[in-house]
Amino acid sequence: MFTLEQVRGFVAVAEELHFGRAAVRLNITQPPLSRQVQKLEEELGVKLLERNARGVRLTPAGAAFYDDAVRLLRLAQNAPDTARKIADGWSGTLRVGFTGGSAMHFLGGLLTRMSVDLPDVNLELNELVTSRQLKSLTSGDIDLGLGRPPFDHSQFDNLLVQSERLVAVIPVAHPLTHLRRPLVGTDFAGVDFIMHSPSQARYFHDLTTVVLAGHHVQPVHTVSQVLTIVELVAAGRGVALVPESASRLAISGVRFMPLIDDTPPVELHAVWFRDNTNPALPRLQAMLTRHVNDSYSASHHPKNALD
Amino acid sequence: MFTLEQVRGFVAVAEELHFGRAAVRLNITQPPLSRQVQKLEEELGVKLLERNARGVRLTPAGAAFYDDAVRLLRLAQNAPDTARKIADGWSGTLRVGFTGGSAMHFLGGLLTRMSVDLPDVNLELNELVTSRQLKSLTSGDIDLGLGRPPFDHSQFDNLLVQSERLVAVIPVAHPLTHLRRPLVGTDFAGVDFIMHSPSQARYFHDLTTVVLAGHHVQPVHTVSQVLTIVELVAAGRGVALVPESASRLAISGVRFMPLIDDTPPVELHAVWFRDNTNPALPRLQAMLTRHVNDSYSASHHPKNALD
DNA sequence: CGTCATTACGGAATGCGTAATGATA
DNA sequence: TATCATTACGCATTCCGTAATGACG
Repeated sequence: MFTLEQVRGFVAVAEELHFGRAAVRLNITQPPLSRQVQKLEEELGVKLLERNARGVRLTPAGAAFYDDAVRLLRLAQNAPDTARKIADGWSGTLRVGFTGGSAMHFLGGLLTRMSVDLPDVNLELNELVTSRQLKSLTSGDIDLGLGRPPFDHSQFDNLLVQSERLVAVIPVAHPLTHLRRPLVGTDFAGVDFIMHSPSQARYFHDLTTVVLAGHHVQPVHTVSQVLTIVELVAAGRGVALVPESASRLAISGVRFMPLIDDTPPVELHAVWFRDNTNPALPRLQAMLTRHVNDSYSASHHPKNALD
Repeated sequence: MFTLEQVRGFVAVAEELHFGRAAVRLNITQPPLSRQVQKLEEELGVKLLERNARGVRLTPAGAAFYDDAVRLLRLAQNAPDTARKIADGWSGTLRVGFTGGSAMHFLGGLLTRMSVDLPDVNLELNELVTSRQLKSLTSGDIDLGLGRPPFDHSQFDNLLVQSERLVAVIPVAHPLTHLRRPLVGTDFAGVDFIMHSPSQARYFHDLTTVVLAGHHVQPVHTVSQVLTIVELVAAGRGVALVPESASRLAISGVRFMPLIDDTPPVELHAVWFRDNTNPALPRLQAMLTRHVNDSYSASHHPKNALD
């Protein structure tokens, strides 16, 4: 196989049509250049140049090879740059997993910010429940997750990116809607209740359990999707606790009612595998930190880091 | 600059994900391969591979560089082939000059034959009078001409590709049309005559002069294009001598009449500069020779080598 | 301790630069 | 004879293969 040095030599000669000038351009002397081109021709089995005493001409084969040679050199010059850019994290691909419901809202702001701060980093998005996210993080199928606690801190690092209130969603005809104050656990005693799935939506399930704090309710359904829960409430099947952002769902027949202030918030975290080597990941982490700080300081919506 | 050998080494490792197997594939031992990849990484300033005791993984930068590396190797492998094909004359470009009028008919057959015998050779066509063809041949602007004798045999080689009869073209109302025999020079004595331009169509001018052989005619026009001549004849301005193929021109008001058998034929030659180095030229010459022979032996139209 | 990858080292090959030679107008 | 390109030759570098070492389960 021929050498890129030989190709560089040939291209220089083909452009200067003069071994001397070409050698100067390459910062070498003529003899090595002459030999480079000879070797190249020998390697190809093709005469690329027509030499005569006062200069050089390209053969037809030489003219054709020149085109390919230029392409070759351009590729050989650019390839390292793109590799370096990726190694530095300023380019490449990040695969992100996110939970179906309320992470959506956060993703919008994230994508907008990405297109400004990391325009050459491509994002691949996968909707996954938190448990699947964690598995995919360790297996290397995704680089970053947007999910709900808890996380195994021996393997994962995380960053709180969104925090919102938990609210009660209640059919408009329900007696609870007559209360003119934030609700407390006691208010739900004996009420028909739609529970989050303990396997598919463990975080919400546990949160709800904490709020109810032993007050006995009547579980009438166990559901994984927030949207489904709100629809069941609208159908009058019961009452439920959902994140405040669910009130943006345009579903009639329900009322969203606040809970008392000491109710734990619904948190969304960015989470990543500590051993992940994707160079773009630190860039995204830094961007997320900046982004969250910007939102907290500049906006008056401390409940949501990205509003 | 890195080496193609290094790239080959890296690609092998990237595909095998194992230095040992990659080395076997490249017919070298592991240590040189290891050093090749190290040098490449050093050259790029980028870690391409993540080594651990039981194997190798690609870094994101390595995965990106792998794509470029494969492109690079493919290009490096194909470029010599195309160059060789051109050097052998089986590919590339031939620039052909041809005289306006009757060479057209020949060109049709030539192009058809080219598409079968030399499908990868591209033809660039230029309409040029013979004198310009010869200049362009020596300057290298064209590789082959289709023109009329004479040629300077010290510089040019040529091949007769088409030979046709000279005929008289006469207005239908002209007294000469009453003759029921081939015409001779004497028949044109004192007749109004349309002459070919001695500069632009010297060959036809000289041929006509030979046929008339001193019988005095009345030159009423001097014209370079055969088509124009026939149109002038149709307009009754005089009589002229043109190649037989001109009878294919659909112009009414004229009669084409044969001349006696010993009239010199109108010849079309392929002509080329002996110093031309285009490797496709010998291929075309060989094809033309075959083609002319085929036509002479297979057809019953000995007057036109390509009918 | 077995599996890989890397470092150490000696010999062969490659490739530069300087100097000499060849070809051509 | 002047201008280029090529060949000759010596020295430094590069690069292979074999052998030894190191890292990690």
